[in-house]
Amino acid sequence: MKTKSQNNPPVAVVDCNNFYASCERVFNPKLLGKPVVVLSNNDGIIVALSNEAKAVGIKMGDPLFKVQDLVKKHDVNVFSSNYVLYGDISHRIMTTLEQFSPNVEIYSIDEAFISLEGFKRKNLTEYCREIRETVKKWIGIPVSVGIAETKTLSKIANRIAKKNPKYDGVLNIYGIAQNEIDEYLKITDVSDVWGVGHQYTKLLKKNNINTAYDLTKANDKWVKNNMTVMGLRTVYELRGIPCVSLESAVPDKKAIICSRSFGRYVETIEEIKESVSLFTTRAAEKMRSQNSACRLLTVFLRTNPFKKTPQYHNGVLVHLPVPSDSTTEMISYAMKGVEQIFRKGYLYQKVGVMLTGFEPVDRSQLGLFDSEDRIKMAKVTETMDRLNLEFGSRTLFYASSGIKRSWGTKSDMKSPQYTTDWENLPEVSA
DNA sequence: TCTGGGGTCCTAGGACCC
DNA sequence: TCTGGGGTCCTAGGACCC
Repeated sequence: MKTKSQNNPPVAVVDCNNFYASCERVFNPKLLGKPVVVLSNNDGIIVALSNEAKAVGIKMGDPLFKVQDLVKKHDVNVFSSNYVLYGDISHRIMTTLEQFSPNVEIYSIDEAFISLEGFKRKNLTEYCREIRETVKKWIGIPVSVGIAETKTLSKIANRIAKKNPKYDGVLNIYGIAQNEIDEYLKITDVSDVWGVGHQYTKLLKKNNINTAYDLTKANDKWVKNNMTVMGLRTVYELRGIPCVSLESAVPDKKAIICSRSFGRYVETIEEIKESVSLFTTRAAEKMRSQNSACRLLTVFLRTNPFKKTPQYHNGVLVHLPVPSDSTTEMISYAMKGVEQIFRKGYLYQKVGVMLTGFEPVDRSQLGLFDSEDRIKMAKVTETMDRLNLEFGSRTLFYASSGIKRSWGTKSDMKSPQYTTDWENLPEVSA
């Protein structure tokens, strides 16, 4: 049985408020105080909203077409997602955080855990206020900070700091009395605990576990049986026992996926092949950037499960005879995969490629064990990667990926790439 | 007309081996 | 009559995260 120790170092989670919506505002101050929403790929669902948009009743995950009335009525500003912009702003924020702690874990595009080992409780709050103000001043993005003894508790503090204006964006529950922590846990619904999703919420509520506090009192054995060791870890963390450590080194990916919904339905194998070829190219680029080669490639496709038209979904796992990082070679296997699973007569909505079974690439060995051909392929690939990096990802591409790509993703309301494209530098008015 | 994309971890169960 | 048991590897599926 694990017990709580006295001196866990404080951990803070810094989380950007309504990140994508806030990014759109950075270069467009007219949007301040106005409702803003940002759409997923293909302009499908809402993935980020400003507080004003939440206030008129729009929710995360709503399909755009279902909230069109609200959008019109309240004059909501709608944007297609602009990942290049968000990624660049994210990078600036993370760099800023690294000036405040030597130990930063970039957890997602809009969130980081930072270790504040060595700080006294009293100074922690002030320090985190300074972080918050610096990010706002330098980058223009509002963030909230939660500080606690474990990551899971820091997420709870963060959430309360964000929701309740009286905390002004920073809540520090590190080192306070247990009965005070309990008060915060009692006002946190169990569904808002990090690690508790839809399914577990249903199960927990059925068993009369309604708040984060209730969950700390749950029976360990029951939790492990019903929620695996992951669930048990969450319970310990809520009790103040750290089980999830801070990981500042970025681990290599164990899987790389590239998949997309089409901008319209696709019926022909030729167009499916074009898209799979393009997605294989993208996935292979990502894989090479971490110097991996893969043994396994999965191709999958599916119709639209929301439609009443005939449904079909399938995937195939292709084993490569030799681990490969060559786009040319991977495309040829992916095409064989498509031929295996494609069926005529369906309206396809989405396809994707997943790479797994990674091994480190060691080019020096290529010549020893493999044909001359492979070395040549590697050179072509390297050249393409370099040119595409330098001149943009569409400089050189495989003809098999299609040229017109009329099946491509919809993105009709995209903001300019203010920070990464000279053509789009914002104008300064005198 | 219109419902995202990219990841992680854990577990059960089958195949295979001795 | 009676059909082991333990270990490992792999995969599919289900849960979660943002």
